[in-house]
Amino acid sequence: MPPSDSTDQPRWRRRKDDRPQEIVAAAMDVFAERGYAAARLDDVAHRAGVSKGTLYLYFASKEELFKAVVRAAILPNLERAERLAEGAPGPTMALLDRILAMAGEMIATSQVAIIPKLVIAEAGNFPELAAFYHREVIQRVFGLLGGLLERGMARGEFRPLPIDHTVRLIAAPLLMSAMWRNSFDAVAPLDVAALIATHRDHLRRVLLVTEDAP
Amino acid sequence: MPPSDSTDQPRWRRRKDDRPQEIVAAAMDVFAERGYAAARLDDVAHRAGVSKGTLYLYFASKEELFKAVVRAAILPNLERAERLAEGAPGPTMALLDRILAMAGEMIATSQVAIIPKLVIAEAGNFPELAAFYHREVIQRVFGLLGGLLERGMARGEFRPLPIDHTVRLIAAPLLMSAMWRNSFDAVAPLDVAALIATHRDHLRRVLLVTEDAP
Amino acid sequence: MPPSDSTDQPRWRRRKDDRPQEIVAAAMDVFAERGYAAARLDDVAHRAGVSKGTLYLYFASKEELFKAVVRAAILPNLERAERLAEGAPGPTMALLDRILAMAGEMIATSQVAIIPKLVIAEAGNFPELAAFYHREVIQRVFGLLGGLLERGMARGEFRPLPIDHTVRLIAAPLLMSAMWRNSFDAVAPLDVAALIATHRDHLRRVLLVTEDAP
Amino acid sequence: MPPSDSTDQPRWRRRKDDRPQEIVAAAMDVFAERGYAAARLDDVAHRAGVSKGTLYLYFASKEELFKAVVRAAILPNLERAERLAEGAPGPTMALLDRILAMAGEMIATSQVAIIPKLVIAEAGNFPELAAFYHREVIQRVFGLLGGLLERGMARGEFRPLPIDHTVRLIAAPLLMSAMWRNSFDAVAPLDVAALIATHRDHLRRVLLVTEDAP
DNA sequence: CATGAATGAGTGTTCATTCAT
DNA sequence: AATGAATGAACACTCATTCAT
Repeated sequence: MPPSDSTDQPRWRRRKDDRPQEIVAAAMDVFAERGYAAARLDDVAHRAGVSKGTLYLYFASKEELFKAVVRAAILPNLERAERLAEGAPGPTMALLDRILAMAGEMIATSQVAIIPKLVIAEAGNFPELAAFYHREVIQRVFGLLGGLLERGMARGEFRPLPIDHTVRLIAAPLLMSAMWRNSFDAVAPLDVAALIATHRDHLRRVLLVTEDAP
Repeated sequence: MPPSDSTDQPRWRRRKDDRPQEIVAAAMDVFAERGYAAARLDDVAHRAGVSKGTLYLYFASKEELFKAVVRAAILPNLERAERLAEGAPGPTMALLDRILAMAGEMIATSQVAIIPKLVIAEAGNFPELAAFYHREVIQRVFGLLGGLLERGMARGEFRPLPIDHTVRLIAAPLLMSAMWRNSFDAVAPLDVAALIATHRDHLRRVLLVTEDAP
Repeated sequence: MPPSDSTDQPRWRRRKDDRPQEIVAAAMDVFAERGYAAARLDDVAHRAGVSKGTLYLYFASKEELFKAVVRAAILPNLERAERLAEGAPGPTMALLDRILAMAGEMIATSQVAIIPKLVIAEAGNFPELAAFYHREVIQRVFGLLGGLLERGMARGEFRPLPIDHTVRLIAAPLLMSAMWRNSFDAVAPLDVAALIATHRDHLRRVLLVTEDAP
Repeated sequence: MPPSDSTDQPRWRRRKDDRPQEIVAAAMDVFAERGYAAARLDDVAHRAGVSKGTLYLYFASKEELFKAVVRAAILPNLERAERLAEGAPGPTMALLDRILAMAGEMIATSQVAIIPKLVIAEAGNFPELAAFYHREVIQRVFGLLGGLLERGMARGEFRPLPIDHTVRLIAAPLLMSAMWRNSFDAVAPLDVAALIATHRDHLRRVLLVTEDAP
C-alpha cells in the first residue's frame, strides 16, 4: 500500500459547501450525455461520489437539479461576456470580434455548449424552464449584441440594419456550432473557430459602412 | 350466414396500406410535443386510432418508429428542394432566394421543423440515427447549397468564398428558426419569414460580386 | 408430475372480468395484515397472482385500490342488513336481535371487520375517504338502527330515548368487537357472539317498556 | 476569557432531563396527525426543537419512541383513575359516574385519546406492543371496572351480571368516542359528554337493582 | 391483421438510521 | 450531549414490449 500524501483525505470527509457544485457538475455531464429524460439520478449520484439520497439534500427534484445546471453553466459566462462588452473603447467591430471569439472558444472547448440543446429539447415539457431561459439567457444575449449594433450605428461604423433580426443572424451560427458539437461531432467534427472566423468575415461585409466602397 | 366470396369487402374496410403512414403521422405529433424519451407509445397508438400492439406490426421498436418519422418527414421535402435547385436557369441568387423562402415557409407552417430538434436531442443516445441523419439529410442539404454556391461562383455571380463554411452560415438561421419555433414560440413568437428575408438581404451583400461596387 | 384435472387452466388464462375482484380480495388481505401505509403493492400483486403493472390497469393508485377495498367489503353487507330490516314484521326487538347477530357473526368470521380499523387509522391522511365512509357506511348504519328505534317507539315497544345517542351506544360494542378481533385477538381471543348476546340482554332492559315492570 | 468554575451554568442551559419528555410530546402530536407509518422523525425532531440525531440518543428506534409515547400518555391517566376508584366511599354508581365523566372529558379534550387508535392500527405490525398494551392498559382498565362491578354487586346495588362482558360493554362507548374524535370529528363532530351521559343513563337501568321496580 | 391485457425492469423519491464532528 | 450530512434500502408508479386470442 503506497503511503498517502499529505493531501489525502478520509473518504468521508465532509465538504459540505462544495457538494452542490460537485453535484451540479456531475449532473451536467450526465444530462449532456443522455439528455434530461434519459439521465438517471443514480448516475449523477455515482459520478458525484455521493449517494442518491444526498442529491435530495440539495435539490428538491430532478427538474430543480436541471435548472441548477442551466443556471450554473450559463450565468457566469454571460456575465463575463457582458463585462467584456460594456466599458470597452475602440471600434465596435473589434468588440464584436472578441465576443464571437470568446463564444467560439467556449463552444469548442467547454461543456456549457450543451445547455441550449438541453433546454430546447425539454422546452415543451418544462415551459417554465423555457421562459426562464428566454428571459435570463436569450434576452440578455440579444440585448448584449443589440447594444453593440446600436453603438456601431451611432458611431457611424455600422450600416443601418434591423437590430432584432441582425442580432439573431449573428447568433445563429453560434447556436448551430453548439448544437453540432454535441450531436454530430462524433460523425463529422466541426472546426468551430474557423467557422466563426468566416462568420466574422461575412459580418464585416454586412455590417461595416467602410466595406461598402473600398 | 352465407360465405362471402373472395372479392367481398367489408364496409369498414381498413386502408391497410395507409396504416404505417397514419402511425408515423401520429408519432410525429407526439414526438414533437414531448420529445423522444417522454413520448408514450400509448399516445401514439391512441392518436393513430389503433391499438398499441398494432404499432409493433409495422415498427419493431420505439427507436425504429422514430427513425421512420425522421425519414418520412425529411426526405420528401429534401427531394423537392433538390428538384427546385437542379435544372433551374437564371441567376443563382434567385434560386437561393426560392430555396430559402421554401425552407422558411416549411419552418413556419409545417410539423417537420421539429425533426432537427428531435434528432439533435437524441443524437447522443442513438449515434446510428445521428449518422443516418448526417448522411441522408445534412450532407444532402449542404451539397445542395454548396452546388448553388459553386454555380454562382462559376458564373461570376458570387464572390469566391469558402464553400463549406458559407454553406453552414446560410443554413444556420434556418436551423435557429426551426429550433425557436419548437421551443420558445410560446414565450416569444418568431416571424420566420421576416427573419429569412433579412437573412437574404445580408447574404446578398456577402455573396454577390455586384453588391461590392454599386 | 400428477395429471391435472379437468379444471386445470393454463397459467396465462385471461380472466379479465374477475381480475379487479381478485385484486381487491388480495389487497384486503394485505391491508388487513399490514395497514395501509405498510402494505406493499408488490405483495398485493403477488397474492393476486398478477404483476405489479396489472394493478395499475384497474386501479389508478394505491389510494384508489384502498377505496375499492372499502367499498367492496362494506356495501354488500350493508345492503344485506338493510334488506333484513326493511320489510320485516313482528316485534322490533326481534329484528334488532337478528341485526346484531348478523353483525356479530360477520365480525367473528369474516375479513370485513378489518375495514373500520383501516379507515379509522387512515382517516387523517385521507379525509376524503373518511367523508366517504361516514356518508356511505356510518350514516347508513346509524339510519338503519335509528329506523328500528323509531319503529319500536312508534309501536310502543321501546321507551322514548334519544335516537342519536342510543344508536351509537348500540353500535359501539360492535365496533369494539371488530377492533379487538383485528388487534388483540392473538393476545386474548374474544368470544364475539357471547359478548353480543350480553349486549342484547342489556339492550332489552334499556329499550323495552315491558321490562320495566315485570 | 476567564475560565468558568464548576458551578457555572451557561445561560442556554438545556433542561437535559426534560428532553425525552419533550420528544415524546412532539412524537405524540405527529403520530396523532399522521399515524405511525406516515409519521416522519424529521417532523418529530423539528417539533421538539432538536436534531434528528438527538432522537436516537434517547430512543433506539421509531418503534421504541412509539412505545414511549404510548406509555407516557396512558399510564398517568390510568393511575389517576385507579386512585379515584380505590379508596372511595359511597354508592358504586356514583363512583362509576365519576370514572365515566373523567374518561369522557379526557377523550373530549386531550391528545391521549389518540393512543388506542394508534395501537390498534399497528397491532398487526407490532405484536409485542399489542401485548404490552393489552397487559398494561386494557387489563388494568378492565380490572378497574370489574372491581367496581364486583363492589356494586357485593353491596347489593348492582344486579348480578357477567363481569367480563359487562366491563367491555361499559368501555365500548368510550373507545368509540375516542376513535370518532380522531377520525370523523372533522366530518361530523361528536358531543362526547352528552353521549357519555346517555350511556350513564342506560347503565343505570342495566346495572342498578333499584331501577327495576320503582 | 389486429387487439389489449399482461408483464417486469427501471426510476424518481422518501425516510429511518448512522456517524464523524 | 448534540448535530445534521450522508446513506441506501424500499417503494409507488411508468411504459416499452409481448403474446394469446
